[in-house]
Amino acid sequence: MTDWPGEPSTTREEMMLATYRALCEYGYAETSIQRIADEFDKSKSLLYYHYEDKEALLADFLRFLLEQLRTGLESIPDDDPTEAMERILDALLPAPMEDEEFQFRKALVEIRSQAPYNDVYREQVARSDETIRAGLAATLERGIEDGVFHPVDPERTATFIYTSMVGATHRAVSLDDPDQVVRDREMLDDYLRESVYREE
Amino acid sequence: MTDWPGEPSTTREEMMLATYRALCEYGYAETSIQRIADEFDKSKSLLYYHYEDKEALLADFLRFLLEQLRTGLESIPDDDPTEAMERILDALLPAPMEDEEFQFRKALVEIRSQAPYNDVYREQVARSDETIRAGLAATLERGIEDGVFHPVDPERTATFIYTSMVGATHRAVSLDDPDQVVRDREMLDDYLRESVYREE
DNA sequence: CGATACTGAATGACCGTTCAATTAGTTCGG
DNA sequence: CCGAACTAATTGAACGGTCATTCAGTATCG
Repeated sequence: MTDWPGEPSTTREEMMLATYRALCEYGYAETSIQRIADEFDKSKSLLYYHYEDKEALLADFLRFLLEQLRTGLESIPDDDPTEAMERILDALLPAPMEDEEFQFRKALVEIRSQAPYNDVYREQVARSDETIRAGLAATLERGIEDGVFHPVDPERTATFIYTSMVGATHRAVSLDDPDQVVRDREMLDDYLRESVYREE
Repeated sequence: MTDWPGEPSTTREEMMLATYRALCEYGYAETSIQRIADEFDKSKSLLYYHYEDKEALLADFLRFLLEQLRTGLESIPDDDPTEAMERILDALLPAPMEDEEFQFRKALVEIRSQAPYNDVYREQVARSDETIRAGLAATLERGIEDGVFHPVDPERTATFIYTSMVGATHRAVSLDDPDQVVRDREMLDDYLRESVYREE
């Protein structure tokens, strides 16, 4: 879900792809405008023609990511809540995680770590968090209505699940070990089986 | 537990305190040697007399933090596992979180986000994670032996709890909202009451 | 022809790091 | 006990490099 979709067709998409590549290759902290430009057919100056500054470019990149996230979540059918839950987890906390995906997650964790210092990043992070959390809550609510989930508090449980997902990603990233998410994912599945799903 | 202990008595401690202050004030990404020196009585050059480079200074700072963490954990009495569990959580995921503590957590999250790109940071992060995780596991094991905890898998459960703590911190930090940890802490306590503690 | 897309070279700020020079502290022979 | 010799601690100024950003100018196209 966080890897790249298809060929870029507009200049904006070309810049987004260049940004994506630079982030994967160098991480956020070492991604300079120059390095984004290197992944881009056109020149460095053109980036400044389209964006006021580096922050605006990155902010648009986060906006772009959010669009993709929403599209991805909308594509999950909601008729079977248990199935939907698994689909959301597979999309957002895949275990095992492919190499490029993992590289990109590292950069995303870096960006999230800058969010408290940067209003525009923080706004996008907040929207993205809320999109995921709300998706989980809606699925939980449906499962409870359908009688396939225990009558947990959907909002609080969604928050807890999402927090665990964030923790799993952050921990795997900071240890540079993609396999860490496998174990955390298992524990999360155990929790769902014990406290959310009514039966196996 | 992550705030500052007493007055610095050695030059090393002075440098550690200066680093701590710079990190609290500017965050990791914007903490330059100059800014650490500004929080330091002595000169910028002196930092290079004591440390080979910036990375070595920060690495020693992380080492210093780990020493404090271990001291803090050792001071928790282990006769009552339920009490010990709460003490560990209060120390590492205090809710509510004071302002300075929260500022410092932001910087720590930034440093963790750099760990995948930096061997020496990663080593310290790994040690610190393992110290906490092992402390949780030992407490769980004791509680199970004493019959006050359900017979969960201590290692896996400790990992899950720690992952939730990391997620709670990371999420609160990236939203720049200390109150987020309060809700996550409640959910974690609910989880413990449901799945770990034998009774209220 | 006018506007939009695009370029390469230049600028100034800051950053990590070095170094020659100075001061403070310690050791030790007379 | 004194001061000379030596080591450790400390300093300010300077250097080279990278970075984000600007800008005057060129190409493209409706």
